[in-house]
Amino acid sequence: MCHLLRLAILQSSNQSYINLNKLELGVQDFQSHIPEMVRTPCCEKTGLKKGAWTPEEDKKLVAYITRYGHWNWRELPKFAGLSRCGKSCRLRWMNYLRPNIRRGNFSREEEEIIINMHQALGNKWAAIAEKLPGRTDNEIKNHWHTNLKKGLKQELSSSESKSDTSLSGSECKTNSEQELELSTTVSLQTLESSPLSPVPSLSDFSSSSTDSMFATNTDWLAHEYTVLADRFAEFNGDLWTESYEAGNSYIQENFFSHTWADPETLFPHGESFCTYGSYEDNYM
DNA sequence: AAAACCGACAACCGCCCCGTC
DNA sequence: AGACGGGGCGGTTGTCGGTTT
Repeated sequence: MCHLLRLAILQSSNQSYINLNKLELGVQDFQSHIPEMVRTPCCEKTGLKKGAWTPEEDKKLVAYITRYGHWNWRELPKFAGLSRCGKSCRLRWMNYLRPNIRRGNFSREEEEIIINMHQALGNKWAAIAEKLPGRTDNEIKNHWHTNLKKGLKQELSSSESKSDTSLSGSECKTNSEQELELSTTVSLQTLESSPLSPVPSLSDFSSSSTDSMFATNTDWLAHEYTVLADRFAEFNGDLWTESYEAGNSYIQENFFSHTWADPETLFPHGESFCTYGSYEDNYM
């Protein structure tokens, strides 16, 4: 019952208000517990943090989305205990925190796909990203501007001054230049279905380091769920108490009983979980 | 050793599309 | 049918670390 109610509220929150008739509940004064029943500007400019995300913020966001999903980006930071714009949370999650994110160097196949697709589509980074599982449009865009575009320019200029064919040895060429020497007739279909080269992921972290990290995160997450419970209780005690307790037990059973680096626990379908830097750097 | 420079990339901003009311 | 808001997208900027002078 409470679970269904919570889901109904979360769905209703997508429209930024609670439809009590649809919920068919006897919570007469429920609205009085919701401080913001009207739409508010997309991003309140006051009091919202900007700039680089801290490991603590990352943990809050991951803990919340792991448990509840991203039902409404604009409302999410409030419930997750983050003083961030919803858009900022979305960006952080989509580009760095969500499962299946691939980090590390681009493979030759990936760069060829980017080059070919950019020739065909232009700056449609999202469309290009669809062809590169695990790569974000932002990462592809950055890689294009910092590596591939430069390489293409040089390739162009070198082809114009074609007399100079001896580029003083291949050791002087950049990666991008070398990539461009490869055949550009790449079968996208083949590449889409082929496994991509491995990249650093959770599995790369040593078990000992992640075990100790888990120990340091336990108290923190417990605290965060206490905060969440307080926030939920502002709406309705019974409703959110059950959610909180369910969440608490869920976390303890499914989160705390394993390390953060246990891929089968966090992402049972084999996804990886990566963020900037390493866990040793950020969460130790 | 320190300042200047440069490259890489994380993050923000603003616009646009689409769904909902 | 039009207004509104959320989310997605692309361009741009800011920051940080490494390299060069």
